[in-house]
Amino acid sequence: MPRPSASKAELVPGTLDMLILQTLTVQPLHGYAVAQHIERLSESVLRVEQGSLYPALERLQKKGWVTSKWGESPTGRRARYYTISAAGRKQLGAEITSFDRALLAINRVMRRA
Amino acid sequence: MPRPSASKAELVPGTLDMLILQTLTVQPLHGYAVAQHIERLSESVLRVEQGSLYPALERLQKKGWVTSKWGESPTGRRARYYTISAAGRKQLGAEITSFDRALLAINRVMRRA
DNA sequence: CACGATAGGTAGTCTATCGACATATTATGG
DNA sequence: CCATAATATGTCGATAGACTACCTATCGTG
Repeated sequence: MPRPSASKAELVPGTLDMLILQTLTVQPLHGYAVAQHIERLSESVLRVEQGSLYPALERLQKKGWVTSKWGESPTGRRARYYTISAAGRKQLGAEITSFDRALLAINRVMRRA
Repeated sequence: MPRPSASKAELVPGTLDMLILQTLTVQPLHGYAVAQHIERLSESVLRVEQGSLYPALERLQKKGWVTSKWGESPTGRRARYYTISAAGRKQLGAEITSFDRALLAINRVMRRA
């Protein structure tokens, strides 16, 4: 049996990068912790699968929005820590602006503005 | 030079079906008019490309959420009119619920709830 | 010792969206 | 009269993001 009330967790496609970048503005974290943070804050409405998480982190790094280095997790395991860059913060701002803009537009169409 | 202020229109992936179904709740429309309606109400923030529109309408029809038949547009051209079905209205409700849920969750993560 | 949680990752697939193209008719401007 | 824009429908191929399913490895607990 799965979990009781959580009617199938899903991401809104295209928002994962924004969620990860936002999470990293607080402090550098390793991937697994980023996923946990998003799931916890969203009260399990958003679930970040490994198959989405690690490709996303690689993507962000390739674009220069985060940097990473090996470290050690609080529990003593090897872990890759990700840090948001200046370009990453700028990108995050742009993504938030564009997302808000799109949401307003959607609400206008759905007549619930 | 493109248009002045409109910083590149884009859909939030996964919302097109919802937008189309919502548009068809008002009255049956042909595809081109659906796209125009969404673009107009969104003040050109959302642009519905033909390459997205017609496959989406086919998709919705295949799932039984809309029906269609040939007719004539107000300007006298041949046009395929789409009508939302009962199952379509039910589906629309489900999509709105799930989208709202996801948005609340995103806002919790972005700390702007 | 088995298992779940922690941690990182890959492979293959699926699906939605997009840009570009193709077709046809009608309206408009020069 | 001709070019072009707008209306209207569609297809094709590429791309990107997310998912399932798998793999390794360590650590703690029952």
